[in-house]
Amino acid sequence: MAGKSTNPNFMNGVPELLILRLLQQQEMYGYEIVQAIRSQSNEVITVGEGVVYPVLHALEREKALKSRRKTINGRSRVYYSMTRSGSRRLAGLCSDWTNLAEAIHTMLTGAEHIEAV
Amino acid sequence: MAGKSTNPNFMNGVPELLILRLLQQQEMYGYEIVQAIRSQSNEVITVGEGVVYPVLHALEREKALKSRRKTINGRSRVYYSMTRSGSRRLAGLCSDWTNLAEAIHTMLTGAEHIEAV
DNA sequence: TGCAATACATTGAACTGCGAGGTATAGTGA
DNA sequence: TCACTATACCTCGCAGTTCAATGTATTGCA
Repeated sequence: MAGKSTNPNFMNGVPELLILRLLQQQEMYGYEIVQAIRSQSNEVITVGEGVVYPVLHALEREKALKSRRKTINGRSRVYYSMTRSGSRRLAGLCSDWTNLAEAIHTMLTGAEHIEAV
Repeated sequence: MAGKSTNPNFMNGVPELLILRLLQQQEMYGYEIVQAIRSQSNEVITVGEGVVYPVLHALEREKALKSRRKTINGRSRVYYSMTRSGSRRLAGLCSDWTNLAEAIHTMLTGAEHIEAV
C-alpha cells in the first residue's frame, strides 16, 4: 500500500475509511451508517446511500466485512461487522490518511521559510 | 463554495489547493511546481505534469492566476502568480480542507464514547 | 552524436462519488 | 381505509478528477 507508483488517487476512499472506522466500533447497517457519518461529523460530511451501499458490497466481496440479516419489528436489516482482514485494511487506510493530511497541513501552514537558492 | 448540496466532491481539488498555496509564496512555473510539491511534502505527495498544467490553465482562465513568459538561458518558462481573486479562492479552499480534515480526524480518533441509545 | 534533464502540453482511460430513481414495509394521522 | 412519512434496501448513469503515456523542443554534457 506504500509502494504504488504515485498516489493512489489522493484521497479517494474516504467514505470507505469512515465506514470501516464506524464498523470497528460496532455492528451497523447501511441506513444507520449514512446517518452516523452525518451526525458524528457535525454535518460536515454527508455521504448518500448511493455511496454507502456500493462500498459495503465491495468490502464484503473482498472479505473485509461480513454481514448477517436481522429482522427487527418486521423490518429487515443487513448488519455488517469487520473481519480481521477489514481491520488490517482500516489500519492501512488510516495511516495513509494521516500521512497525507500531515503533509498537506505542513505545506499549508509551515513554510514561511521560502527558499535559500 | 460552501453552500453546495452536500460535499463538493469531498477532497477533490487538493492539487489545486497545493498549487495555489505555493504560488502565494512566490512566482513559479509548472515544472518547478511539480517538483516543489514532491519535495516539500517529503515525497508523500506526487502530482504529475498531467495534473499540474491543466490546473494552471484552468485557474488562469478563471483569473485566479496570471502568467508571464520569461526566457532564461534560452529556455522559455511560463511563470504564474496569484491574483486577488486567487487569494480569495485559496482562503476558501483552505478553510474547506481544514474543516474536512478536522471532521475526519475526530471520527478516527475520538469516539470511544460509542453510544448511549 | 547521443543521452539526460528541463520545460511545455495534450490525450484517453480509469476511477470515484453523487444524485436520481426504484422497491418494499411500518407507523401515524385524517 | 387511505395517504404520507420514515425506514431500509438497491442500482444506474453522469460528471468531474487524476493518472500514465506520449509528444515536442531546447540545453548541457560526455
